Amino acid sequence: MTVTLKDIARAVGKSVTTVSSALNDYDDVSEETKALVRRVAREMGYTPNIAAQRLRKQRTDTLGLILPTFGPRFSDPFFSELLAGIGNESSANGFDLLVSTQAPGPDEDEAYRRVVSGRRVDGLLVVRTRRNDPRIAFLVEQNFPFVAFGRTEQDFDFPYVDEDCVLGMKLVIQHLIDLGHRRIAFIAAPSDLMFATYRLTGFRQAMEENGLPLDESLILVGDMTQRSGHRLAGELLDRPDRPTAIAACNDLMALGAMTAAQERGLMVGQDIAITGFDDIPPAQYSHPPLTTVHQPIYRIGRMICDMLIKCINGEALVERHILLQPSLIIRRSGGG
Amino acid sequence: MTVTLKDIARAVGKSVTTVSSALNDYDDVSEETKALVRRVAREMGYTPNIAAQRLRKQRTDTLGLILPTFGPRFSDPFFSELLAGIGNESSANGFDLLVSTQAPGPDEDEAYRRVVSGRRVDGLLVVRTRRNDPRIAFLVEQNFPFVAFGRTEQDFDFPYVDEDCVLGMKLVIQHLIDLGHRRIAFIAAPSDLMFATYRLTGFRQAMEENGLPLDESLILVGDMTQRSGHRLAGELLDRPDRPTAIAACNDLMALGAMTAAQERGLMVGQDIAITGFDDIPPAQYSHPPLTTVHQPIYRIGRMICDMLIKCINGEALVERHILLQPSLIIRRSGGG
DNA sequence: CTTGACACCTGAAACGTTTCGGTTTATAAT
DNA sequence: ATTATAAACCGAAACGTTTCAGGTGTCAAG
Repeated sequence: MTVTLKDIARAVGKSVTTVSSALNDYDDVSEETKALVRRVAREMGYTPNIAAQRLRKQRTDTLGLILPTFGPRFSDPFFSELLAGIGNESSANGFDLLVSTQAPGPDEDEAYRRVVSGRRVDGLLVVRTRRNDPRIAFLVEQNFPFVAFGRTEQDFDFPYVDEDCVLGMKLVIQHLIDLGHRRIAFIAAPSDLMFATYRLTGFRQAMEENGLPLDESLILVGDMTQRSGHRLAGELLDRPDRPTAIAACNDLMALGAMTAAQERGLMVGQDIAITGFDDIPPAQYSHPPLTTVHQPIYRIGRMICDMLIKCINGEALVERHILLQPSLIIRRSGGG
Repeated sequence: MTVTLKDIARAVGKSVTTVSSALNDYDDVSEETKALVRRVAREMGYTPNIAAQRLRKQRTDTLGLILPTFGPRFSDPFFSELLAGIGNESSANGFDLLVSTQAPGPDEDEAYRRVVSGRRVDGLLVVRTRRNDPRIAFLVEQNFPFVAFGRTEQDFDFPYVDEDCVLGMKLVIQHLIDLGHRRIAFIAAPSDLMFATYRLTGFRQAMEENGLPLDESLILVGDMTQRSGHRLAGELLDRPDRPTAIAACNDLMALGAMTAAQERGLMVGQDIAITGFDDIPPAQYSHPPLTTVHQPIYRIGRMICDMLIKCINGEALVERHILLQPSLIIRRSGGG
């Protein structure tokens, strides 16, 4: 029913080898034969069986991406944009993209193992790196091609793209301080996440450099969802000595925080300053629009994908470690 | 370097056949041998080469999903949640998920062709159906297993899950009418999208059933993004005879519309009612929270995935066509 | 007339599984 | 003592490619 090389070979009266060579444009096939084979292949509706190609070539032409999802209501504009970047870049290079969703934990490690040792993919993209990231340790140990979005504290050398989040957060906090804020609260993210650590560091550094006291009770840890930003900001705002500004570790939590402030009758950007980080699309359309730090998410998706494909093809990377410079996006939620 | 059945066979002193049978738990292998083989396989770190399995079994154990993305800033909470549902269900059933991102158009058709005829996947999930959907026509014609999220106007019988959007939209509009609104604007979506058509129909029916005149100038067509909701609502609100309520075809546009209203100093839910559709997570955390129609997106993801796997396995579906009942979620943006 | 070079083509092996159709051995039934 | 049955195992083919190592036949150079 499905047409194979053998069928074409029979149709054109040549060997399977010749047909294969013709289709792969090898130069020991005459031009006429190539033309004939190609025409017949098209007419018969031939498409190569990729399982066979893969088995033979020991390559899958597939990239893997394991998305860290938390619970069923997974909704992260950040990842949809990243996915678009990765998806477009990989398909532009003829690679398939295998996506799997896994919450961090043993199942996630297992997923990496399965994908790597089953040789399901030629390389992996790892996103949202952690301080002590078992995925990276595993991939380095296996010597399996991968590119990360984010760094790690482990002492491995691997290709990555990251944004300088310490600097990014310092930019926002400095902005708030310049606006006169002294009591600034920080809604952090779990400290095992590398970017969360950097952003918290940026916060601490900015406060210190400006000689401001650091009230540890103003640092709360959320889980990066809007819901959690909402809850934690509510808690902060209900205190007798509420902060005058809240800097969130990511936009989603900042958006949740804005709601909490508004529920308490506060004018965001006036009665209270709220800032985010990432510059996801909704940040621009919130009310008021969110002051944040821009990350070129789509472009990062393309970059890591492109780097990975180069690694797989054995090409040298011009830059193995890319640290993007952040830029502050001043909108109205931060006041000023 | 990588360990194959042959290596295990050599190690345990049995044939490749026996090893394979043991690992597949066939019943013509003794229990001792099975145990031995399994232990050795584990010790040697064996994982089957899936390309070989696929070639042999003529199955890929992979599901395909081609996401309709529009432009680089693709950020749709709807799809991330759907993806989580699909991803979790497929991996729970031992299926891989091949994701590709494509804007509708010739490239998209090509992507479907490639995936189907290269037998890269055992079945496809098609989302966001269109009135005249070439993807569905193609898949039906090819007799390729697929399940759709959404219906179509074409006369094909295929398995789908959908929500009754006509009814859903009638529910919201009736709610607005009950609240006393008469001039209700509608921000629609491109009419080739099936769900957009249904929702518009729901709007028209509700107006008609309540004997309200239908001002065609109050129906604007957006592209489902927050940006577009923002722009169109702005346009509506700047008219001398502005509507008292705006019903958007989806939450994202409603969220954008809320911003537009707020920029003009209007209190959403009081000076103007705004409603959405889908109940994506941010709808709950907007300020004010969004009155909308709930769709169990995550669950729908699991359902279509589950149905597809049944189709692939040749099991009969208990229900080939599932039409979910919508439920109105009354929050504050709609007033009342 | 031989030799070498060249263009074009091909058989067979290999990739790692699964599965069909056996065989062998032990045991039970006649 | 023979035959049937069952348990445990195995060889070889097959899935559809790619590629290695040739093999023709033609033609020009020696």
